Amino acid sequence: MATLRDIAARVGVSVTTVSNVLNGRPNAGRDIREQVLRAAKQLGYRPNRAAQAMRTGRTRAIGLVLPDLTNPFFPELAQAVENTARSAGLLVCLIDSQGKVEGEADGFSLLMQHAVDGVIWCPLGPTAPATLSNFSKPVVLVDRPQPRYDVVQSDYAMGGRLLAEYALRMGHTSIGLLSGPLRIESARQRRDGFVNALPDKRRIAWELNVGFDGHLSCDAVGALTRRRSATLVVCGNDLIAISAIRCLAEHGIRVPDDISVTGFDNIRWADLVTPRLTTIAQPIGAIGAKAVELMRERMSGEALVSRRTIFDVALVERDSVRRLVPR
Amino acid sequence: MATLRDIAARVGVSVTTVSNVLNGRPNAGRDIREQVLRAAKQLGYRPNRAAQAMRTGRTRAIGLVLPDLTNPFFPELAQAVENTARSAGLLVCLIDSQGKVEGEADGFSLLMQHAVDGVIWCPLGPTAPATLSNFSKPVVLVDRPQPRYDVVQSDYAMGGRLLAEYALRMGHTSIGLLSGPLRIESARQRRDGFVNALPDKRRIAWELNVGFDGHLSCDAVGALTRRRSATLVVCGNDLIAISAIRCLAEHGIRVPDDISVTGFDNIRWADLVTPRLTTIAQPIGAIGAKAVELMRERMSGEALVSRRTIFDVALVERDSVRRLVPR
DNA sequence: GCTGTGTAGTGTAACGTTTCACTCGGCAGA
DNA sequence: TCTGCCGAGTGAAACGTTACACTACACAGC
Repeated sequence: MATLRDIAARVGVSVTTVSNVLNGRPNAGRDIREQVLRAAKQLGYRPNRAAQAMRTGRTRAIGLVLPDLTNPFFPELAQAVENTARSAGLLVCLIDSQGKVEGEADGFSLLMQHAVDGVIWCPLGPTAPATLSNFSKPVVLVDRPQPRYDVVQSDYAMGGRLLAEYALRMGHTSIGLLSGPLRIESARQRRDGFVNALPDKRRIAWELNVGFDGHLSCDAVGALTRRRSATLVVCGNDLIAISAIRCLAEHGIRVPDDISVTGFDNIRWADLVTPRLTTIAQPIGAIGAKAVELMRERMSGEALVSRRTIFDVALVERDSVRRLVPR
Repeated sequence: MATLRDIAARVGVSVTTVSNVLNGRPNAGRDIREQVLRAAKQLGYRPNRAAQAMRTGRTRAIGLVLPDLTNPFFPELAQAVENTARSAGLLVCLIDSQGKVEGEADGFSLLMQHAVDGVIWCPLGPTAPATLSNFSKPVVLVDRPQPRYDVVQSDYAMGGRLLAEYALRMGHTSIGLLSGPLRIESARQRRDGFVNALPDKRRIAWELNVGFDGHLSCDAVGALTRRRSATLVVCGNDLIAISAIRCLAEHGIRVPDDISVTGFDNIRWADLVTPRLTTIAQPIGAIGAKAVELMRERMSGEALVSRRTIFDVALVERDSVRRLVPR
């Protein structure tokens, strides 16, 4: 790998001058500047990040700490984050905690050792790992707000409301809820947004809290739908919805003929499964890009107060909800 | 952050001695050793990776270059790689090229700048980016073999054979092929494995090559299945299979009643969609873990010749294939 | 008493970059 | 002509770590 010294030697100037030119500082004449640039290109010069990091304390790498890549929301997010970061010259270091708090702590510890410039983080739960207390770099939260941090998320209350209005419009008056884990803020917002937009809370026939990972007990779901009279099951995310449809099929209950189902997230699969899933679309790509943008601002020391960016969501009507009343 | 110098000052020895102790080198007495260790713990010492990297040229970080996180095979792989790497103290730096060769090249360039110790790579195509030619660190390939590199993959020929035997057993004698991109070795192995295990090649009614990303033209698929007489469509991976099922549904063709479909990979969704997908399971987690293992051997300079690790695959029989002959 | 060997520990030079303080002309203004 | 300033460029130190060559001493063998 070519170094500043190599370039300096070739052009016949000092290392300092080369550094100045390459960093766009003004103190260099026209022709020297050009010679340096040319030599750098010829030699295929790439700054040695380790050396830069040692000198400046910044690495131009960020951490991305996620709970579970197996939930398709996160790969889409990771893809957006990585691509946006890369086009800003930032390297993304991935941690997948697999839903385990120790994993999250380990991950942060590893990221600290490598002195990443910041972390984009979708926290497992409301309590930050102890490791984080002595992590002095910027943190941007995604999807799951916590006090004192920047956060990027979708307007989940709006999503819930959209779903409630739609349910009513389609004539569903008795509703089952397959909510996500309510200790997670974003699950609660979705659920409350829906429930609060209902004119009458008694329309909730039953509610079951399950994990966002979509591992649910088919027996429980089957029993619930059979015993109580819901005509629509509103699920905390698409993964839960798709799993639920599968469970129902095993009990001989067809969607949407026998019961309707809605999802949340509009992951790619929502459009691929049968029946195609009616769900709430959130702009996952935009969320990832925005998170990187906020991170970059923090990294350059611009931001002072914690900011909250909330994206609008939209209803995507497909085939998993049956109309019970004439239009 | 505490440095070696801080520890040295506190204990009253030289920086070299502290370094020696912390790196487990033998030249230090019992008591000094203990004092140093104690001081390191008290001060919360963490080695500065940047400084280490600059001195030793190794970073204890590896790259993971993937074509498309949107294909669920890759998140599962990434999860396994990250977790295995982390438990070996290795940080994983992610690149998602989104199927673009320039993205792959950019990614490698970024990884080189950051001087990762090696790259686990699922290449986009048979030609390595030019960037790679001056990348001197170890590379371990996943899923897609190329000459001169270590590779970890599944026995795709076996998978194809298993599928062919199963198809015959179930009485399917006219078969449509929705193969992946044949310029990719792993797609070709799957396809050839299947075709070669067929007693009579004329049983192939039609063949269409599509992307592994499952974006396919429903018109083309519909036309093909309608016009020619296949009773079973063998797909290059689960994503293609699930998309195909969706396309067929849009044309009013039901699976498995009207036509049967098989996938390949056994991603999590294979079990969740309706009908549940009959497919070939490959041990994605084991593949990721093995890739990291090979990488670690290479990093410590053990391996000399390029090695190929091939995992067995298994048929997973579910609901997407109809039996046409009595048992 | 001398040599050889082993243990415990030190000093210093790197690695590649950035930063600070500096020099050296030339030129404008008084 | 002198002063001061500006543009163009330089030298050296520092970041935290490791590797190498070295010292100092003790002790065994002859």
